[in-house]
Amino acid sequence: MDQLRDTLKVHHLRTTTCREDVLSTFINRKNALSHGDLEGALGENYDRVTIYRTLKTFLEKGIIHKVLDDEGLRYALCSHSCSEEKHQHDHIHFKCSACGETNCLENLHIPAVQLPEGYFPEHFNLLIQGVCPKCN
Amino acid sequence: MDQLRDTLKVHHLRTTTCREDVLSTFINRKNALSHGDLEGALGENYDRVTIYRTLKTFLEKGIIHKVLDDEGLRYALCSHSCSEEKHQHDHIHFKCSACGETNCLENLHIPAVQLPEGYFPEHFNLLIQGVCPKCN
DNA sequence: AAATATTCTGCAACCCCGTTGCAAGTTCGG
DNA sequence: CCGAACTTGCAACGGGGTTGCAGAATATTT
Repeated sequence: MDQLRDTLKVHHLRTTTCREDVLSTFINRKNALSHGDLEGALGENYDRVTIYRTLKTFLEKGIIHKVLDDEGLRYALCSHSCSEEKHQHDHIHFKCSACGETNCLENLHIPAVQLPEGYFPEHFNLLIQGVCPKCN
Repeated sequence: MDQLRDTLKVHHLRTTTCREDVLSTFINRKNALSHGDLEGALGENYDRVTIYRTLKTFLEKGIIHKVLDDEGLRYALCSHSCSEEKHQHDHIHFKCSACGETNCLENLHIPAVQLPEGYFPEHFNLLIQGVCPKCN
C-alpha cells in the first residue's frame, strides 16, 4: 500500500485510488496489459477516460513503457524506474500465440546491430512471437 | 503493368484496378504504408472498406507483411514473395522520428537470440527508431 | 459470344479505440 | 481549514477497423 504511494510520490504524482489500483494491477499480473485489460479489471470503478489518462501519465513519468504488438498497444512496468527525461529499455518482449500473454524478458537484451552509414538509432523494440513455457 | 497482373495471378487473385493501384502504390513509394496512407493516395477512387479488404487479402497471400509501429500498424511489400503458408521475415525495420517514414532494411537481419528453456520462437519483429540518413 | 459461377466492390451500419472540453470533485500545502 | 492546483466523470467527437448484403465485375465454360 505504502509502496504504491511512494512510487507515485517519487514521480511527483498525487495519490488517487485510480492510480493506486492501476499500479497494483500491473504489479499483481506480471504481464503486459492493454487498456482493455485494465478496463476489464477496473472498469466498474473508473471511467474509461480516466484509465486512458492514467496510462498516459504513467508513460510520461516513466512508470510504464509501451510494448508493441501486431494487434494493439500494451504497457508494462519499467523495472528500473525510468525518469520523465529518459526511458531506457533494451529488453526483449515475448508474445505467446497460444495464451496470448506478452511478457518482458528483462534479462535478455536486444543484441547490438550494425546499421549502415547515416542511421542514428535511439529506441529499440524487439517482439518475438511463439510459444511460451507454460503452453507447450 | 503486366508485372502487376502477374504478381496477382501468381497469388491466385483476380486482377482488379483497386488491387493494381494498391500494389503499384507500394512499389512506387518504397516505405511502409498505413491504411491511412493508401486512403490518402487512392481514397477518391475506392471505398475505405475495399482498401481494408485488399490489405487483408495481400497479407494472407503473402504479398505484404505487417510492420510494427508505436502508433499504428503499417504494411510493406515482402521482398522474396512469401506464400500463403509461410511468411518469412527476419529483417530490421527503421522508423525515422523526423520524417516519420518507416523502411525495411532488407539487408540487415535480426541477430540470433538465445531464449531461456521452454520458449519456442516463431516470428521476429525488430523496430529501431531514430534518425534516418535523409534527415540529419 | 453468351451464360454461368465465382469473386470483388460499395454502401450502410456498427463497435472499439483514443482524445478533448468542461464542470464538479479531490488532493495537498500553507 | 482554505485556496490553488490538479484529477475525475461526463458528453461528445473523430478515426480505425469489421460485417452483411445487394449489385457489379471477373473468369470460365460451352
